This record gives sequence, C-alpha cells and structure tokens, in this order.
Amino acid sequence: MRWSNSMIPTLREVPSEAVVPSHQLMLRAGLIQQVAAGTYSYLPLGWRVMQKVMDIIREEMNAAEAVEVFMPAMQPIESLERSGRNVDYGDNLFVLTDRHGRAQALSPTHEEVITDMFGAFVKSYKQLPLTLYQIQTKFRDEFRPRFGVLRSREFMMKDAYSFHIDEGSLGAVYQRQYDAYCRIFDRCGVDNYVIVEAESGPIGGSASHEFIMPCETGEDVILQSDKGNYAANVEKCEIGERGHELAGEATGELEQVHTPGCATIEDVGKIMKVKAPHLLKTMVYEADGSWVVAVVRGDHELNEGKLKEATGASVLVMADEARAKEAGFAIGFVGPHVPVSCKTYVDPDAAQAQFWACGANEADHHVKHFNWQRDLLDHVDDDCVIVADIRNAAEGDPSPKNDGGVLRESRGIELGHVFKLGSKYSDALGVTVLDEQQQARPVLMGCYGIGVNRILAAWIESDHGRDEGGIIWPMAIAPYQVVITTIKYEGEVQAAADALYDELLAAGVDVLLDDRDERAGVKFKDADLIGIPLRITVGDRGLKSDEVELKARTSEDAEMVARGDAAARAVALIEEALKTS
RNA sequence: CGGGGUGUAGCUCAGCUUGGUAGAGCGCGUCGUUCGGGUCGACGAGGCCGUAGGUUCAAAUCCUAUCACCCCGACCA
Repeated sequence: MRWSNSMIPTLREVPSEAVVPSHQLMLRAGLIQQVAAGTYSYLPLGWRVMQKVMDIIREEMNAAEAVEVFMPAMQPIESLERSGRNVDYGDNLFVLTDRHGRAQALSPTHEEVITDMFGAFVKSYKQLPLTLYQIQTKFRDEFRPRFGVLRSREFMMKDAYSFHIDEGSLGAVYQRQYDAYCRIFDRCGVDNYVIVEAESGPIGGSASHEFIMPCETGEDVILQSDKGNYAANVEKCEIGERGHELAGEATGELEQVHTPGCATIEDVGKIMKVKAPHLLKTMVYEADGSWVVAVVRGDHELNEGKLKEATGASVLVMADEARAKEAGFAIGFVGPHVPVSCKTYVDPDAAQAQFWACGANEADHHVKHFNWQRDLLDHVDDDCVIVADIRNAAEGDPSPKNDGGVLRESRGIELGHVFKLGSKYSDALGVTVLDEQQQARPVLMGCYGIGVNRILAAWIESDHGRDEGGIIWPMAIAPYQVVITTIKYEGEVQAAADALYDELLAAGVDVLLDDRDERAGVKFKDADLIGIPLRITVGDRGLKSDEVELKARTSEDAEMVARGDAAARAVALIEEALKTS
C-alpha cells in the first residue's frame, strides 16, 4: 500500500479525551475514531491489526477442530429470560423494541442462541464432542465505558462453545482450548501474558483460567506466588494457612468512644488514633434469608465469593440497610458482638487475641479493647463463630501452596477466559442428548472467549508495546511488516523505492511505501508512531554506494544493506520474527 | 445513577470575571525556501462559539433548560 492511497491520520497532539497510553496512541496513530462514548470506528491501520489477530485466532480455532458459525447481533429478549441472564446483565443489556413492540436484545454473548442451535441439530452422543465458535461484535451497555477500546460498549469477541456428554470430554476440550489460547497469544507476539486461576463457577476445581496482560492501568487484580507455581485473580485467590487465636486475654476494659458520623475505617481510625490493622471491619449479609455477620481486619477486603462458599448459601446479598437496622444492627457502627442471634464468620487475621477497636453496635460509637472470648464467645454457642478465609488475598500473603511462597499483587487486563459452564445453559434451555442407553442427558458445556480489540489495546498498554516514539507492534499483528521511508520521493530515490516496493510485494510482504511529499523527519516520526516493525530508508546518501538502510523499530541502530539484498534481508527478518514470536 | 469538569477552526487551547459582530499554535491549500528525525517565511481557506429559550439596543460572554463528551465514585458499615 502506498501511504498516499491510504488514510492514516496521525496526530501530533494527544486528544484531550484520552487518558491512558493505549487510547492516546490508538488515536494518534490513526487506528480508531470515536463515534460516541464507548463506540469506535476502526480506520485502515487499526482494522488491519484487528484482521491479523482474527486470522490467527481463526487458524488456531480451526486447528483445534472448532467450527465457525455466525449469529445475529440481536436476539429476542425471551431467550435471555429463559436462562435468567436478562436479570444477570441488568442495565448492561442493550434492549430495543421493534415495530411490533417486541423487545430485542443486542447480544452481550451468545450462549442461549448457540445452545438452541446445538439443541436443534444435535441429538446423539455420537455427534459429540462439538466445538462451535464465532468472531462477532458483542454489545454491552456499560455503566461507564472508559479507557478507549478497553472498556467499550461494542467490541469484537471470539467466543467458542463446546458440548460434551461427560466430564472427561469437557476436560479434554478445555485443555485443547487452553493450549490453543497459548498458541494464539504467542503467535500474536503478545507473549508477556499471565495465566491465572479465575472464579471457578458451577463445577469447581481449576475449571476457569484467565489470560491476563500485566499493566498498571488494568482493571483486574491478580496475585502470583514468588515461587512461580500459583497465580490467581483476586476474586478467586486463596490464601495459605494462617493461624488464629480467639481465646486469648483481653487487652483492657471495653471502652466506648464517641465517633459521630464515622462510618468508614479511615474516619474511625483517624478519630480513635488506631491503625487499620487493629480495627475490625464488620459487615452484615443475608445468606438465604438469614442474617450473617462477616468480620475482616480493617486493612483487608471481604471477598463475597469466599463468604458465600463458607456459608454454603445459594444466595448471598449485603444486608438492606433499612431492614438490617430494623433487625437491630447499628449499620455503620456494627461490631462482632451484635445484639442479634446469627452466625459470625471471621477471617483468621481478624480472629486474633490482640488489641482491637470495632463498632459498638450503637449509632455513632465504637469500642476499644474488644476481645473475642470475653465479648462474644462467652455469650453465644460455640458453633456460631466460624473462622474461615473470607477475604481478598493481598500483597505479602502466604501462597496457598503452603510452600513458603509469598503472594505478589499486580494489575492486568483480561484478554481471554476459558470456562467450564457445566449444564447451566443446557438445563435452563432444556437441551439434552441421548446417551448409549438411550437416556436423555443434559449436555455439558465449556465456553472460551477472547476480546479481540483488547489484544490491541492491552499490548500497547503493556511495557513492550510502546515507547516515547509511539507503538511497537509485534511482527505478526503489525498493520504492515515493512515501511519504506523515502527521504524524498523523486528521481533516483523514487525509482529505487518503487523497485524495492514491487520486490517486497512480490515476495508476499505487507509493505507500506511512504510516498508522501513530506520532510524526512515527518516520515520518520510517523513510521515510529504507527509502530511498523521494519523500516527501510531509501535516500541519496545510501544510493551513492547502492545501499539502503534497514532498521528495526525496536533497535537504536540501522544496518546498511546492498540495495539488491534488501528485500531478501527483510524477508529473512520477518520469517525470523514470526518464528520466535 | 451520585459528584466534578469540559463543549469556541480538523487537533490542542485562549477569549467569558468587566456583553460591543472571533483569536493563537499545530494541521490544511498556494508560492518561495529548506531538505536524513515533526524546516523557515509570505499569502490563504476554514467556526450559525454544543442546542433551544430568555435578559439586552447588542450575547461566545449573563440567566434557564437541554444534549454530548471526559474524570471520580457507586454495596468494604
């Protein structure tokens, strides 16, 4: 492609609406254009990258014996109602009404549609396992779209769904998809990802993994053991063994302190002059309709998933403030010694005999010298107080492998997620297959997603994806593999550049010829900004000795190459890059 | 949804407090100049000042409403 024939609107200045590096660079490099909040057009360069990523995904999906299908962008609201996901998605669901007054949802994903498709055509275990996939736009009415393409209301997603008669088959295909994901990201050159255990869902075990691109602006928090043998999303991350001691001596008389209006740990700590690790954070929940109290240390965060698991409840919600107050909870000033009979779940780090300050169970008051034995255990049945891991893991916690490893916390962007769904959708939608005994069995499913546009943004967001000059694309997904920069596009230089361009095209190289009548400096800056991996500079200076200059985007220095060898040399470098990536 | 901010040229912004018919830099066009990392100079095109009302002789500027976009927060008592 000749630059002059494309549309590559590079920007010298940073558009004011972009606050994160990937968004800024995607706009400056002319990859995308914002149409509305959270919706973007892909310009020629951006779309080329998208297509290259999709091509790789498609090849690897096909190699994993998955078959591609295409589904509507909208589906009748009823299909989401059958699985209850219209409620799960809530306001995040885009719903529109057609001329007949029927509600249609813009698909946030396609589990229902694909499960119906499967159910319509597959009736026998003999046809299993089957893996179907799609690469399509998905819609979510995000409460707050942000960070450019990282959290948008429309995005390109690869979703694969597998169908099985038994666990073993699901496990095997899950592993096959997992391996395909590694190959996809490796081949894209986006090879600095981390695989973490994620919320395990209905089946349990290690049934869910996320592929995370580490970067500071990421919305996901992950923890990795410094022994390198454990990594998990904070939502899922377990914590290694921790001791606890509820029975110890009190540190002093229970002392009430007036703390008007101080409902947060920060405020309370300030007014009482107590640091967060000596405060108890006490929260009230309803587990299947019963009151439940959860206690963690002031500097820790409750993990609702863990609490739910500890309680064994099927529905766990934070207490409604009005109703909890009516029941006797001094919301905002709750301490573990609540005046209401209920179960209390305590995190091990909070279940210690030490100095504690906590809510006084009385509005506008807290207490000092709370002691578990004296102030709670002596007054309730033993089985009312349960010590359990109910908090989010944090920097410095022991690894759940209990091998001396320490958890390190970092942030990242979720690029992909593989997940065992089990029979959730087949149950809800009544999809079964006949087994060998001619018994109808609910089909087991796995689902496997990749956010295509997130791959672009997350890569640019990561340390390897950019420098002061702009984007640094990996060879495999760069919009063009080579850019020919002409010092000036005329005379001998023009002839040489054109010849080289034709040669590279003939060799099957994705090449961009900068034939613009611009100063050399402008062309160099633009080539760096848009991140083309290889640059061949053609100018009078080199041509005097019949040479051109070859430079990698990632290296400081250029090498001089005989004009006749340039194309072959570039081809060799491209092959090399695609091999190692 | 709650709080905050911003809407003026393709982009980044000034002008608004103290109303008087619209500005700079970059970009764009022409000419010249320069020519290996965003040359320099001259001339020029380009804006119903987000939209709708209101106040006023007069509104980018003051008032009201509305829309859009951005940021922070939104069950850690």
